[in-house]
Amino acid sequence: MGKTRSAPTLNDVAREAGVSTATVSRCLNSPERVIEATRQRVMQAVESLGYTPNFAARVMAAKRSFTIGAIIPTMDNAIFARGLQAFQDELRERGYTLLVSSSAYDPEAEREQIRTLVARGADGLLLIGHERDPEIYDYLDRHQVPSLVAWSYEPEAMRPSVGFSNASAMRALADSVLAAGHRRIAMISGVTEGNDRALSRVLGVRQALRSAGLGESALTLIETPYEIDKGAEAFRQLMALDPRPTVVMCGNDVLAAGALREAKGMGIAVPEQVSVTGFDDIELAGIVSPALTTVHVPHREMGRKAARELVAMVEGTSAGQPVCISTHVVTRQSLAAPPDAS
Amino acid sequence: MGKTRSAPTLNDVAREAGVSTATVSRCLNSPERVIEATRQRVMQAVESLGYTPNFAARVMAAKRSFTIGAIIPTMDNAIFARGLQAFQDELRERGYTLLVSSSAYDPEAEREQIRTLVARGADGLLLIGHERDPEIYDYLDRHQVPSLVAWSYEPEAMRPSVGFSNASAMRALADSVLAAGHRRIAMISGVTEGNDRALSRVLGVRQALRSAGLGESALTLIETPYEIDKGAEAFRQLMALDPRPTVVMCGNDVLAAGALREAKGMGIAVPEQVSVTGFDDIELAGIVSPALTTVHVPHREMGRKAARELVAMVEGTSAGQPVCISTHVVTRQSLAAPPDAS
DNA sequence: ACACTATTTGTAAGCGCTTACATCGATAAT
DNA sequence: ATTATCGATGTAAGCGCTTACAAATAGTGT
Repeated sequence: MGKTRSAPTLNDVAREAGVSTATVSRCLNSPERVIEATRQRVMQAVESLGYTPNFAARVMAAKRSFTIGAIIPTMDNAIFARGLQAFQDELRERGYTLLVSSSAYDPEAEREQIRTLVARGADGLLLIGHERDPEIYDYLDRHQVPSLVAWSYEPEAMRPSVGFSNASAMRALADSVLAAGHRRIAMISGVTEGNDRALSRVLGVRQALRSAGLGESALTLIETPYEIDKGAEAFRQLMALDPRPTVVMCGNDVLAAGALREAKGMGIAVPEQVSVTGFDDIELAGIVSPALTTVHVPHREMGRKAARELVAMVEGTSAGQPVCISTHVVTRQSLAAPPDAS
Repeated sequence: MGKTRSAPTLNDVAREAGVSTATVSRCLNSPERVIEATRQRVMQAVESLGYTPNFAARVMAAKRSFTIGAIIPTMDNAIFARGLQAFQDELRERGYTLLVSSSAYDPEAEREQIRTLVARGADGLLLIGHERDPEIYDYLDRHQVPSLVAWSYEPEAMRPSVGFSNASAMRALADSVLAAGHRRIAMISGVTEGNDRALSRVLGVRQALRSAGLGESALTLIETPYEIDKGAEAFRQLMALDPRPTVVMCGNDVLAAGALREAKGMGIAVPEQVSVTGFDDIELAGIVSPALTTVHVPHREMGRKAARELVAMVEGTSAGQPVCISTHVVTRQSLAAPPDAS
């Protein structure tokens, strides 16, 4: 309560140091353009006043914010957390700050968040997946904000991407499942509408089945939001089927965790009675029991590479080079041979 | 590539609609102060130009950003995710945007993030826990940025808080442990330095022991960062002790998950040979097996209430009323009686 | 000494928006 | 009819910073 003085400005610092505001600004932004003695005087004034530059003013004047925005579908589980953390670390190393918001898998919310982030002067945007209203891309072009798509890799898409092929990754897993001897396959997929990653994963499974000479009827598909409880519910439905599928492939580890929980609750042994697989290989996958056979996605690597690429785009040193990250199947206990070779 | 025109400004809209910039501004910020006909004309211009207000300019002129900042220790696990999601939802409902950054449990990083957020014009800040350099609070005062502490409740602290008593919560859990018959107790705590929540949890256990007439020697304590692997490692250490503790109380569910994983790896049955408890009741707690006996923290409620309180502080309708959230012990399978009443 | 270049610093024009204040009709009160 | 009142709109002064450009000073070669 004592001191009512408000935050100091560039002007205050300039006065204190006996120089012009331009010099103070230079000390802060390109120190090498100011002579040692002056710089010291200025820095001391900055220190003693506890000066922090006003960001809004800086952005306005410089038309650069050194801020990158990211819109992810959800913060509620760990799927994006790790990759995003790596993304942020890498950005910080390059002098950028990350602004995150989550769209709750709602395209309309995403659109709004994009506008917000652009209005806030984001120099570049990280988006998840390719699929969205083209108008959004127009908007980004008009505002000249470079954007990069992650968690998906489609070299021929409109936007550069840093990610992996969801279809191939899932196909590799499905191949393992088939190799284990399964022929009655169920899949609990995430909602595919507006989600190209989820859709590609379904596609991957279908491709594998087709290559193995199996017909459409070999696959039972349920679509549900990426939530533990939904995974559990879907699993229950699948177990009510006759004949029962011998394996339940889940769209991600969260759904698989739900399936496992439900299996335990129903007294169904995994993998003895039914196998379960996941996708992502988040920490959870190794903790549940049985541990999940899943697709390992190198989230950190993806985050780091995305950061590098996006910064390069923002700084004009790259037009957006698509980067493909490779995934691999991780074999753990939740996948085994089907109960009997019926 | 076709259209090279850059983002439209208020001025462009004003010209298009044939009014002054002031009127356009009013249409956007207090529509009721503009007559219907004019407003429609303006809104149509806004629409046809695809205008989005420049945030930096707005903040600068209005000295309000309708932005709340939050600095959480980590995004890497789900501990803060759920509460933060609720916080964000509630903020959005009130017209505020949330900016999140994570400090990785590093006080220096936190200080920097706070400065960043303030410089960005955050109208208010959400901080986790009370303990930090008083200079930071000075800084916030000087910049007149209200701040609220969450995940902790200390009515007599310097700052208002919305949270729960970590000590009482943990004490209640310890009482359950004692009631189950345990007398050789181990605790895997998070790092207590600079983390009042972790410290309070240890205190809670100690209080319970003292009340039960047990001496200091009844408790073995290990401190380690909140990571699954660290929890596993600490558990291994504890199991090497002779005599072995009959229960391992963990500072949070993440550590407990690590302990469970290690127990399985070591072939130690939980809870038959050793009991394990957690704290937080995140989703994970119900998924691991055996499911964790833990302290349920109503994260969503806390997030929502924190948002309401902080907005009230920002808008001057509250000076910061401490709010206490109540927690309760959730009994699941990981806690049972000790192997034998030695 | 001189003109010339390089280096350091100052001057001042915005950046796009909000808002106090002024202005202008129109309606109400006398 | 005259004046006070009020609502709608315009005018213009910043908000705190960056940066092109100008000015001043110091160093260089002849």
